[in-house]
Amino acid sequence: MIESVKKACQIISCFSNKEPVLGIGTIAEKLGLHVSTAHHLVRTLCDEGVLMKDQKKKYRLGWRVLEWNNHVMFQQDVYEKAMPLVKELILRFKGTVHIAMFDKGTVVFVLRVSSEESTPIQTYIGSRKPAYATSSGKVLLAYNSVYLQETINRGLSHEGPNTITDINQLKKELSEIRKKGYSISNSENSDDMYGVAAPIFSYSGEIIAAVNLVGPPSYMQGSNRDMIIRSLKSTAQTISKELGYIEI
Amino acid sequence: MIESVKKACQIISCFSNKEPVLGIGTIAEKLGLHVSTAHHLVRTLCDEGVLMKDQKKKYRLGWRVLEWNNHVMFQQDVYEKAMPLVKELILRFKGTVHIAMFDKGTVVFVLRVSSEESTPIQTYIGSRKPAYATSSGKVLLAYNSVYLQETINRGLSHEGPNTITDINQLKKELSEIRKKGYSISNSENSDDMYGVAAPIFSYSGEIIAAVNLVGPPSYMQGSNRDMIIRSLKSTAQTISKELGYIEI
DNA sequence: GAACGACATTCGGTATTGTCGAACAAGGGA
DNA sequence: TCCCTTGTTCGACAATACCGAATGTCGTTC
Repeated sequence: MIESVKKACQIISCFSNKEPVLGIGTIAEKLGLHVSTAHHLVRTLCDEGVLMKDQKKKYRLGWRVLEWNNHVMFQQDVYEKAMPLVKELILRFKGTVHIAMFDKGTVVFVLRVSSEESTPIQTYIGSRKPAYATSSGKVLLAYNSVYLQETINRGLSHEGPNTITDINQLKKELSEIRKKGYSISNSENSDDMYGVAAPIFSYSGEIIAAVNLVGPPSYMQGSNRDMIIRSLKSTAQTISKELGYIEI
Repeated sequence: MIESVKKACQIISCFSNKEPVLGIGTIAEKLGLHVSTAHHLVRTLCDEGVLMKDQKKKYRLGWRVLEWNNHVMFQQDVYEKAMPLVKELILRFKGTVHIAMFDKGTVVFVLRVSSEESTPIQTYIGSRKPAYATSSGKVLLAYNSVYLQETINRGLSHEGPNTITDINQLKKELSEIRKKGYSISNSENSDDMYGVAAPIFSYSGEIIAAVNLVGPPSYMQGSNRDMIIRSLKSTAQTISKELGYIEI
């Protein structure tokens, strides 16, 4: 492990929506580095365009990050295949649609589309939630035992009113999900949000992502509940097929 | 300058749309590093989530980049203020709208919105073009002499049919742009594209970005040319005001 | 307007740490 | 099954990142 690279990554991660602009001192303090060391790293990152100087004293994230990001987007096959289908879902059911992938015990949202009329929810592209407390996370856990083990090792904590914190209960639910082919999360990570998710499989038959639709419980549990689930499963299947998955 | 950090940045930049997946050997060769060294760096970047292993042997960009990107987006005040106004422009005039900023002799497109019917053009968020060969670049040069000097130092080369390659001619045009308050680029960087750009100023009166609208010359030079220019200037002014700029 | 303070920036010696070369392991093709 | 390619690990050396202090720069206060 190369220390300076790790530190550099940590420095980049210091910048956030809340603190878009930081001084050397603040950075050094946040990471427990000597100002001098922090300065060296920041200077290098500036030189590479990852950070940039803001009005002579403060630093902010730079253009290089935008460049990199574009390459992530295009790279994920899922992204390209899924976009048109996701837009269709939004047109039909409003709400917010995510595509999520598993990473280190959490789900990462790699795609997020909201209809104008949707109730706003606290997610954005690149943000994470505990896997066991989201509909998409539970689908991912249901179809991949390595993911499940990793999640269990990290422990289950209360995230919302209905979070599952018992391992056996979780395992039971996951086997249910495998039977039904979709998962549901009702206020498990945030109050008053209802999510439905279905699995996306790669050509090799492994689960690689999940599509989910989130909205207010009143709407999601209403008369069109079954239709939502059918559409979501069908969307997930279509994406899987486009990725080369052959249904058995 | 910290060498390993620079190398790490270069490794991340190796990944592109064309080559989203790379092996250690390829990376090492591209950068002239020893495989062992490359491996150490890659391993560290994986650990940080910047890269990820793909099916046991190859590497691709990871989630961390998505996270970082989101912070760049939100951080740029310009982005948030400008979006609704840019969408209005698109509705009225079709074509493609960019917001561009200056960096190291080039313009970087930090925002890009296209109407469905627009002629496709080769730009994307995070991509660059020489400043002197684009409408947005010329506006940025016109209002900031430091940018101009930096651009001149790097030299002017032929980018398209009408690229300005003479320094004096460029300076003359820039002074014209300052008088008129907008700039025009007619097939200066790519054949058959016509762009109009207007300056965005910060609260301190410095130019910080440019809005531009690009489309086919036939449409842009037609009867609505003047209206396009007026709208674009007005959009730029509104954004500037929202950023705290006080018009004199 | 001058002096202070807070902060970024620079500099040099020391020890950590990244680098290189080679050996080992794994995977795929013949 | 063997060989060849490619990724991964190991150990020793030398480079280089780190620390501490000194210097520079800006903004604020009296």
